[in-house]
Amino acid sequence: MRHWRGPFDRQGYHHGNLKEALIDAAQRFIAERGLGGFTLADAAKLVGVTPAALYRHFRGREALVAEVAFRGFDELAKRLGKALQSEGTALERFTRMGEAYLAFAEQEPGFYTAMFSAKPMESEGCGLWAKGAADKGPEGARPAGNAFDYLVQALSKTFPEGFQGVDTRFIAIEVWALSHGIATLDAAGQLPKGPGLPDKYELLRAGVLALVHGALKGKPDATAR
Amino acid sequence: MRHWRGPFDRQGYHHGNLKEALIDAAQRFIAERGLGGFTLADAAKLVGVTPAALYRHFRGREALVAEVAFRGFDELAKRLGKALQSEGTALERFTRMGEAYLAFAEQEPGFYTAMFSAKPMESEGCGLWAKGAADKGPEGARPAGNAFDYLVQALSKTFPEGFQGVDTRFIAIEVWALSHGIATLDAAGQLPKGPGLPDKYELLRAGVLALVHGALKGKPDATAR
DNA sequence: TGTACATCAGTGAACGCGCGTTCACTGATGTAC
DNA sequence: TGTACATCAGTGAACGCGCGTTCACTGATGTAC
Repeated sequence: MRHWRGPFDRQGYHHGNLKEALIDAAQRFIAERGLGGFTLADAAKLVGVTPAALYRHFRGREALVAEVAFRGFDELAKRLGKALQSEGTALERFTRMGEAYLAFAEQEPGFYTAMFSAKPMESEGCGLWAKGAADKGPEGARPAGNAFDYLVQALSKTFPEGFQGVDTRFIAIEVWALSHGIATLDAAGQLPKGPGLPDKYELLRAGVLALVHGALKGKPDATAR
Repeated sequence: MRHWRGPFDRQGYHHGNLKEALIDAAQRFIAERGLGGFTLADAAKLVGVTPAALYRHFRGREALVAEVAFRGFDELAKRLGKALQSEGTALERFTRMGEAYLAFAEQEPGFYTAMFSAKPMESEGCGLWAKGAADKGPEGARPAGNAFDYLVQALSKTFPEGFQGVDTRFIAIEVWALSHGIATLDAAGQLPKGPGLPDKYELLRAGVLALVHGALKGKPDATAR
């Protein structure tokens, strides 16, 4: 068997790593043209293969996109896990996680689009907060860890005094929603920009600290009349 | 000229209100099938007209979708404006705006999807934060007001003491991003749900107050070690 | 080491389909005289 | 009030295209003997 030399390389009759190459191509095209603009024909052409070859590795278009989404959740979890275990204080690591999230959404729009495409996933085990570490994706593999759990862990370690009895998952969801909102508004070109306005990283950093701070200090009733 | 009796009604050779009917139909199909799943043929069929008739009112598919997005921004601004001018205390009205936002995203997914579809708008005047009240949409009409400005106004009125010198627009963007994040995660079925976890309305209410509270009280440095 | 064979990842042609868009034409409408 | 006419919103047929998917087939590979 010839050895694989690159995602879009082709040596002979057999590709050698067609499945991975197709996932790469799909990710690339989804990033460039959106989920609706991505076609199997394009992916096959880029990889240097007949469209029909795809069916040796995937049931069809939907299955390929699902695989991209799954890989995306996996990669995101890896990056967040890495930030969680990086150097520095707990707050620094926590901040790094937020930056990693925004960077992921910006650098891997193909993944991000596939992951959060409007249609609900058919496999419940796929998503940010999939329960259990033994979840299997489309191909039976499993993510390095659960991304949502990483966030909850980071919150617990960064703010060991807790949140006034509020469930840490509550705070985690808030943080996640803010991150997702910033990432998607930015991707859609809807994030206000201009002199005097912060960039998205500052927006997330300050917002997350405000969320945590707001939960730590007193009840909402006391904030305003 | 015969009078129009309903969005999908047809009296004779002439429709009477085809443009509006097509926009309605597009909104409906985008809500049901997503932006990629929406076709001109479906819209024309629902309205009871040949696909070609559409071209008397729109340049093409893209223009129709853009019109739906524009109407969406208009409708959202109207709803937020209404909440802003409703009864009660400033905080109550502010809270009502948040509820109105989430309700809009849930009740009008066709609008919401068209508004925030990944592709950046070609017309800069269309969006949440379009500057100036005289912005014209695809057909020369204009929104009742600027949705983003409504939010800034509400923040100013609800917290007249300001935010420790922080630009109110900064807080407004944070609030918007959180709202958008909650709305889209919910729409994608990615919002964690279960016993002990809050629904999206509670999530937004608490989150927004925390954001404001966090900005009001002290600097981030003081929150955690 | 050489040969027959099973395996299976690819080919290439074809399919049916539905899409967005065009075009010359037509039927209904309102208006000028 | 009646008639001729300009206007234009619709028709209906057709277009070229590219999509996802299927199928019988074939070339390359690894293995058993």
